[in-house]
Amino acid sequence: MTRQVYDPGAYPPFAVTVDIVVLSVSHRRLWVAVVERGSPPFQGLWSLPGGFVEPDEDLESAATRELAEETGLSPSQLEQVGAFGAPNRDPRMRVVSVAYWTAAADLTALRSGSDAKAASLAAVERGFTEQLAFDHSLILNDALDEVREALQTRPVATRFCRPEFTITELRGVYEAIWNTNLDPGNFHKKVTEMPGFVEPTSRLREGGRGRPPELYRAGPAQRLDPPLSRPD
Amino acid sequence: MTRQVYDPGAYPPFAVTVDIVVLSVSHRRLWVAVVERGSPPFQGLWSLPGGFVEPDEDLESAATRELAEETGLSPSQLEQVGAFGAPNRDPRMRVVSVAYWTAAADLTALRSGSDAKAASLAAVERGFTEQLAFDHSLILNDALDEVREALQTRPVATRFCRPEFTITELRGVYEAIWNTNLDPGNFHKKVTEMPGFVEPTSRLREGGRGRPPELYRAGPAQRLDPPLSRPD
DNA sequence: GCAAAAGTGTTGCCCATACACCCATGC
DNA sequence: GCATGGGTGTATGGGCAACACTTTTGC
Repeated sequence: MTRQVYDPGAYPPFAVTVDIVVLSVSHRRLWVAVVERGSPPFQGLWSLPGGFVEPDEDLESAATRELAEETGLSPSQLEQVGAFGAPNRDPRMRVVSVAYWTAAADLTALRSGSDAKAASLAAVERGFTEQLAFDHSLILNDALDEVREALQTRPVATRFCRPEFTITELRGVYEAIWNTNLDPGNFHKKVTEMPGFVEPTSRLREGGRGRPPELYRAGPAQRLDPPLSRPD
Repeated sequence: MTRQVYDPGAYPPFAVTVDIVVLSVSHRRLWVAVVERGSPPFQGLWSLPGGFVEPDEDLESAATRELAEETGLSPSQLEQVGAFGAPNRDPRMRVVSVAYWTAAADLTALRSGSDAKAASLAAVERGFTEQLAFDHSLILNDALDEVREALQTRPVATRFCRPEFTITELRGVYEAIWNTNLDPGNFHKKVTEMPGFVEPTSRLREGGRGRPPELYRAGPAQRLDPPLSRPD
């Protein structure tokens, strides 16, 4: 990157970081990837994976890189939650963090990162989210609000599923993130009749109890119209 | 703000700015506040109002301050659009900008700022938005997408109106921002029957042609349920 | 056969739209 | 009266929730 010369004192210097909210659904619950902090501040506490943006690095690339370094994950799509820049959010220096969220279908790939931080999954439940380092509880809650909204109008639920999934698995994503129960029959109709949301593969998943369910894959739709409404 | 000592070379230094998308509806059209750039880069082009965040300043406070300095406006509520940080978005240095949007009811207060930049209103129309400095076209389009969404589920339309307004004026906000025509009768019922959206003042606006309309003020609702659906 | 899970059909209600109609003013 | 804009009433149709019912497996 080529730059013109400029006076380094002409603007106040900030550090810029990225933090990533990696969400996953399994065992009918919602989980978030966290790493243990190995050094002060907040040493020993859990935090969201993240780190400094390099001088010539795109924000989203930085998020992808930090996520791979700290958790071994390479998720498909990152979506920005927003910028968090309260003057005292980091006691060491002035830091503005740009937060992203992403969905992971399969978190067996989660491992501790190259810098020896312990990576783990935490259940997203009341009480837990208040124990994160920095303002990461705030970031997580903002991300959750966005995801809950996004499930209504955009086909993001399929990102929580493996490439081929059953309608019941898809419903489980909604139920875990919305913390509700949905009518299986009505959900099945609504989702399969929504143009472009899911596509049939004409294959079945064998091995479970009961009638073997059909397998679907994500369709090309960018919007869900009409939106799936969240029950009260 | 008290800080521990730290090595200034331990993280890459960034500049952090804020940019503000001030939107307003008048004469059945949507307008955005812009300022003329008085110095390079992009000298002479229009840009969104904005500027550097001070070392101990909250991001939203910085947006409020810059807006007052450059346009004389003091809008009620700022909402974050997101962070924009492509490595080459500013040719001088690495800058991450945090963008906000806000609504203004009455832009007669718009004036050129203390630093002698010309402040003006630009009609939001196809073609115009491509001529802004930096990546401000991108920021504006993201803000517009957010506002169009927000109109459906949150009572943000009243922020575009003066403290007392008519239902027709409120409908004009929706029509200008969505670029559609809404049925006056159905809109009136939907809006007045939505709990907490608008409250009657039992006063009338005199002076126009036709039957004098009733005046309303914004109600306490935080969400519009069910959402106002945008026509195709 | 029985239980369990997947998927389909049916019914009734709610509500949004389309549009006709009435109201209150200026001229 | 007539035009203009504000506001209300009404009927029809589509969609969604509730829930009964059928299908297909394991045991």
